[in-house]
Amino acid sequence: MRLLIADDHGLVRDALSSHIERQAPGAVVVGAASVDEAVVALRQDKAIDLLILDLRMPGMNGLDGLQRVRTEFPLLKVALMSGLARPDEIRGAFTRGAVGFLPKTLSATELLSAIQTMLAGERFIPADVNTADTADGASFTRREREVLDYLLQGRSNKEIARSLELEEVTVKLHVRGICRKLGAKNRTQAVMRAVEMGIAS
Amino acid sequence: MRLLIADDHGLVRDALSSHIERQAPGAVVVGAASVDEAVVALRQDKAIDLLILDLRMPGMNGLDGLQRVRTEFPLLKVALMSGLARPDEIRGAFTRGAVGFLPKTLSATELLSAIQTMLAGERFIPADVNTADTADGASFTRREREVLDYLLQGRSNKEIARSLELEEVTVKLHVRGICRKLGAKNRTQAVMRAVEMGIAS
DNA sequence: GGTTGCTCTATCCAAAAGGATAGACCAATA
DNA sequence: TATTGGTCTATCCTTTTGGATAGAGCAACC
Repeated sequence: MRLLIADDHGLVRDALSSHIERQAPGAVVVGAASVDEAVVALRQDKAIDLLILDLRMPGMNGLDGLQRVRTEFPLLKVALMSGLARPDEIRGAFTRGAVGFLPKTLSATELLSAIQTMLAGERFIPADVNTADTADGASFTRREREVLDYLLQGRSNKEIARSLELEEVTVKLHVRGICRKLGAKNRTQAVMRAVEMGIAS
Repeated sequence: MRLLIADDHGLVRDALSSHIERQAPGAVVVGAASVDEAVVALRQDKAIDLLILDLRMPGMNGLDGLQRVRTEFPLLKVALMSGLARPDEIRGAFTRGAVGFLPKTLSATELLSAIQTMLAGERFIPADVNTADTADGASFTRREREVLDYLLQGRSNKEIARSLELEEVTVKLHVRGICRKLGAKNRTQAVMRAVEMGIAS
C-alpha cells in the first residue's frame, strides 16, 4: 500500500504518515506540500495507490487541482481532505471522480478504515457530511435560485438586474424572498446561511 | 511527560498524539476538541506538563481562550499552534504568557524538539515567524480580523460597533480595509472570498 | 369561474453601506 | 528624533439596500 499525502502543513503530513505507517504495517506514505509537488511525485512513483489531497492548499484553487490530477492520472484513486468544506465542494469532488471525502474531524482509526474502504474500490462518504441538495429547509422559486447565484458572487441588485434583464425593483423583491426563506436579516447573512446549508451551487 | 492537545480536528489530534507517543516513549497525550474540553481536562488531570492550543477552534475567539486558560492555570505551560501564523497574534500569544508558537508548517521532528525545548523551560519561537507576514494572500490587522468575524455572521456596521464598543465610522473603516485586502467590492463579496479562502472557521 | 402562486413592475421612504478627506493618538521603529 | 502603521473619530456625500404597498399578467389547479 502506497499513499501520497498532499498537504501544505508539514506537521499534519508527518503526523498522519507516521500514524498510518504504524497502524498499517507495510504501508508507505509519501508527502507533498502542493499540487505541483504531488504531480511530480506521481510521475516518478507509478505504484501509488491513493492520493489524499488537502482542499485548501497551494495549487488547489477550488477543485482545479483535483481536475488536473484526474486528467493526468485518470486511473489513480484520489480522496479529498478538508477541515471545512462546503457541500457543493464535496459534491463537486465526487463528480470529478474522487473516491472519498475525509473531513479532518474524522478520528485516526476512522481514517484508516476509510483508506481501506477506498483501496478496496468503494467510495467513502462520512455520515455527517451533507451532500444533499436543497431537499431540506428552504425551497426557492426558479427566479430566487437564479438571484441567489448572483448574491453568492456578491453582486449588487443593479448588476443582477442587468444580468437577468430585470428591473432593479424585481431583483429586490427576490432578494427579500430569499432572505425571508433563509431567516436572514440581509443579503450577507443570506449568503452565509446558504453556504452553511450547502445551497451554494 | 503529559501533553494535552486541544484541536477541533480529531484527525490532527489523533495523528499528532500517535506520532508523539511513538517518538517519545513514556509520553502521554490527551486530546480535547475545544477550549472548554481542555479546561475540563486540566481540572481533572493536574499532572499535565504542556497544553498545545489550536488558534482557530471553538472557544478560542482570537486569544481569549489562551487568556482564560492562563487565568485559571497560571503555572501551566501553554503553546499555541496554528496553520496561518500572523505576527500580531504570535506577539499577543507571548505577551499573554505562552511558552511557544508552533506553525503547522513545522515538521514532526521539529515539533518534538520544540516540545522538549518548552518542557525544559525555554521559549520556542520558530525562525520564520517574523518574516512570514504576507505569505499567502491577505494579512489582517487585529481589528480587521475581529470585524471580519462579525461580517461572517452578517451583522450590520451598527451591530458590530455596539459589540466592539466602537463608532460606526470606525467599523466602516475596517470593513473597507477588509474588502480591499480581499479584493472584494462589498461586504457580501468579502465574506464569500473569506469562505472560499478558508479564512472562515 | 375563481383561487393560488409566481412573475414583473411602480412609487414611495428610511436605513445601511460605501467612499473621500482630514485630524488625532500611540507604539514601534529607523 | 522623525516616521510609519494601526487605531479611532469626524464630516461630508452618493449609492445601495431594505421595506411597504399596490397593481397586473399568467399558468396551474380545484
